[in-house]
Amino acid sequence: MSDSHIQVTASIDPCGLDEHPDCGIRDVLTRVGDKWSVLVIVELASGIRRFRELQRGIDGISQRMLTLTVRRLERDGLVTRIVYPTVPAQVTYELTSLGSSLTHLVKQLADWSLEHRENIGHSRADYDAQHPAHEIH
Amino acid sequence: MSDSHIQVTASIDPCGLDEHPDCGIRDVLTRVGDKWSVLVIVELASGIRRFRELQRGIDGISQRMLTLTVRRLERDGLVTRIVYPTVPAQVTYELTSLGSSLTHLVKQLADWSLEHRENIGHSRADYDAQHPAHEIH
DNA sequence: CCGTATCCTACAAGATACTG
DNA sequence: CAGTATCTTGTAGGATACGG
Repeated sequence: MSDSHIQVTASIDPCGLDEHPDCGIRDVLTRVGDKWSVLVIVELASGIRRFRELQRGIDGISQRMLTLTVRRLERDGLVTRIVYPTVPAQVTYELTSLGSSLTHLVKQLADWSLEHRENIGHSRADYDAQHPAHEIH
Repeated sequence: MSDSHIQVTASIDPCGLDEHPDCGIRDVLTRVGDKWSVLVIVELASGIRRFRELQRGIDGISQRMLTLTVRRLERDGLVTRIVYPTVPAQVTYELTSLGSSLTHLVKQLADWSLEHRENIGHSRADYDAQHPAHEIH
């Protein structure tokens, strides 16, 4: 019945995720999945940026959230933060090699979502049409 | 200085993400990034599952959250839900081909996080040691 | 310019009880 | 078994004001 999935199974669960749900993946996924991290990573993939440049490049992000996001990325070793003791202050952000290695995966997710967004959109419309009562987001 | 990033730049932003932040990627990322979706996808990558089987396979998920998660995945066309009119009720869940195509990306994220988890762990420890006052998660 | 400090709200998610 | 229906709570994230 499920023979076609067995190969996938063997490789999708390299760390016994079924028994150990937190082999680190949720950690990464919550980081990648939060509202701004990926956009910051994408922005930094274009090169080194200052704080204001980042904020201008990321539509809608507040100062607070940019600070928090960029600090978490720094803490995880994905981003380097350099403070120049000038007046006024000047701070630059840049992806580390670890951060850069994530951009490839992010790019694939972006490509996937781009490729299937219409598909998903139709699916949602169909579902909503057939389940008028329910409210799901 | 940033010459090494130019190639990445060209491919990381296939849809002008800088100007159009919502080309669909955030949609996908918030789905992938929520607390349970990926674990459900991983579980279903092993084959067809019933509701209870899913819940037993995913440690800590509540009935409510499993229902919500699986409904959203169904709505997005990633999962097929089949209700058998038996008594008691019997419902099965299975990945669609679209859903299966996501498992590959999820697997790569899992591999990445597995490969770099120690790295990240050390980075965090270092950061926390050097910034004793701050509390970042 | 680059943040920190507060305050506030919305929503994700848990706990629990009940139903076809 | 496979859900719904409530109620509650934690926390992510927004708005705003101030500081080095």
